[in-house]
Amino acid sequence: MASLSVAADRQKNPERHFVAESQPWHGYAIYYEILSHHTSLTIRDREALTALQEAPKRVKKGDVIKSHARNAKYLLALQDGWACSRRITQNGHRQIIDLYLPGDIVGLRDYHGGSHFDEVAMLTEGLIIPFQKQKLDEMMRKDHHFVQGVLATAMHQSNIMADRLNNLISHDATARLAYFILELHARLNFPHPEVMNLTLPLSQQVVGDLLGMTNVHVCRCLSHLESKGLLIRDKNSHDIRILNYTALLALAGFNTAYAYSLNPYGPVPKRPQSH
Amino acid sequence: MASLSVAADRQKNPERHFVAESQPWHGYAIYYEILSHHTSLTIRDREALTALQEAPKRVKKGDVIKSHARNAKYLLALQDGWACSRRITQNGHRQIIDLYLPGDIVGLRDYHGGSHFDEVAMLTEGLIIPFQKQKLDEMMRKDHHFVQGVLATAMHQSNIMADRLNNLISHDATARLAYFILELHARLNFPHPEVMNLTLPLSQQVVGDLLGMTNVHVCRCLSHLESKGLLIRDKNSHDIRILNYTALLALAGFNTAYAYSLNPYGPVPKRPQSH
DNA sequence: CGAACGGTTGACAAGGGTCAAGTTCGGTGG
DNA sequence: CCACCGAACTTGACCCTTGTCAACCGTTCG
Repeated sequence: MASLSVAADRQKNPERHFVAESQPWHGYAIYYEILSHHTSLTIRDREALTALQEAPKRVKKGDVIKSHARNAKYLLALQDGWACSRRITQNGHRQIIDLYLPGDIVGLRDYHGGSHFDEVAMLTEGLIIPFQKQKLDEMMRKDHHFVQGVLATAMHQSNIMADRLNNLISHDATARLAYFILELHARLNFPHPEVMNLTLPLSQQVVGDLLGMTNVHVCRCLSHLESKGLLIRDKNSHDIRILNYTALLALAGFNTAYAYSLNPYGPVPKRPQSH
Repeated sequence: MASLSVAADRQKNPERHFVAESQPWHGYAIYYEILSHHTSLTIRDREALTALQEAPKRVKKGDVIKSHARNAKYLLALQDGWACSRRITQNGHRQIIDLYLPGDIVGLRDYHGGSHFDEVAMLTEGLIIPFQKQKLDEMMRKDHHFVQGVLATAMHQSNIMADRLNNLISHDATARLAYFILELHARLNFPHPEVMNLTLPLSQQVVGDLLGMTNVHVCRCLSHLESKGLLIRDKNSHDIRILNYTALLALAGFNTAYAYSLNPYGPVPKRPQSH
């Protein structure tokens, strides 16, 4: 407990990282971590990025932060909180497509038109930092360096989605759930994968939507994982502690964990162990 | 039959579009269609792109055209034939992740490192045109215009994947299959969605891998769709003719068909009808 | 205190996997 | 030309995983 990472602390105490809504934002932005995952950021790069940011907005659970009508010309950096992009099917059901965690950049997928019918909604309360797409474009035009960063970040999201697809197609419900937990663990605790706790502020209904199963079955599978001694849930706090990482990896076939912590530019994070 | 599109003709008679292997390539490249889907290509743009192309290679069914060891520094434009990217799981099974059709650009997802453990293999014979990533990088550096094109193309692939994910999560087997057929129809017959034929040169085993179901069940679902009068299979030729487009749309919940034929820069294609 | 929400559990049914046998078709060799 | 073979497709019987429906419990909040 004493060695909680910054990311884990942010995850547990988001309010500590909030700032007043109306002030200009010059603080430390978490998405730097993700960006510097893919390209080396100099001090000047960070200054340039910071100059792009508009005033951060505090948002509530359930708020729609992006749609064809809302923030269409903006990218959003998710400083705190969880969000999802979803699509309304013809029968009115909302299908969740994608999940955004603190540090993720929202809106890359419809950067140039396309997918006008997705909307992004907050799953928890949080804080978002808007960017004008146009200004980022100008910045990319001036400095090719950022093109690399943006492309790599977009491709990284794409790879995560490919992983998820792979997971959904080829495993049964329990393995899907295990995989999901491991993915979140890797993303949330980056760059400190040795931390074995994570907070999962989602209802089992939402988890089910993400994994293509019912809330009832999510419950059954969670109980199953717990009864096998792979993890422990802290009831009522949404906390999960992984007890047997390797067994969970084996069950899930999560052989791409490395992808989430691979960082050619930053300090190499310690990892529990692997193959 | 008389009004077959260029794309449909290419699909039926790939050999007609082949060129001798060792000659330099200055012909008409099909990926222009896809790129011009996302950004306007001037004559000069096309010339610049053509200059990047290296000698095309004819490849056989089953050939691995890209892996961590093969063509790692190249992007490949798929001029003819179908390919898939797949991942080897710990039990040795090959899980298919993604499908590439004529005109697609292979390798964007691992443009900057990442996903070293995917490989791309041909599902049919075909023709590929290699590009050096590095040269495309230089081109993007010189002309920001191409950055837009590449980003948009990458995001388009990402959106298709999101669609597939959505499909897999939220529908039963029959609907998944219907959706898959409609996706292929839209991509193959672009920009002529009024053509109701498509060729599907895949075994039911491969289709099953893509959709997360067994070959046996693929067979059952296909029969089911046929018995409901939604489509007809031409036995032994892998041809499918869609008989009732709207009913198929309704069954599949394929409400994003527009995304595949939306072309802000080119001529607007006629579409059958929608919602 | 009661309503609302999310989680848990059980009984039952259905969708889809598994296994196995049979069929069709294209290729190969005598 | 025919016999044989393998690959892919088809079909049926059976069973397991997961969805459905419902009741029940615990917490939170007005």
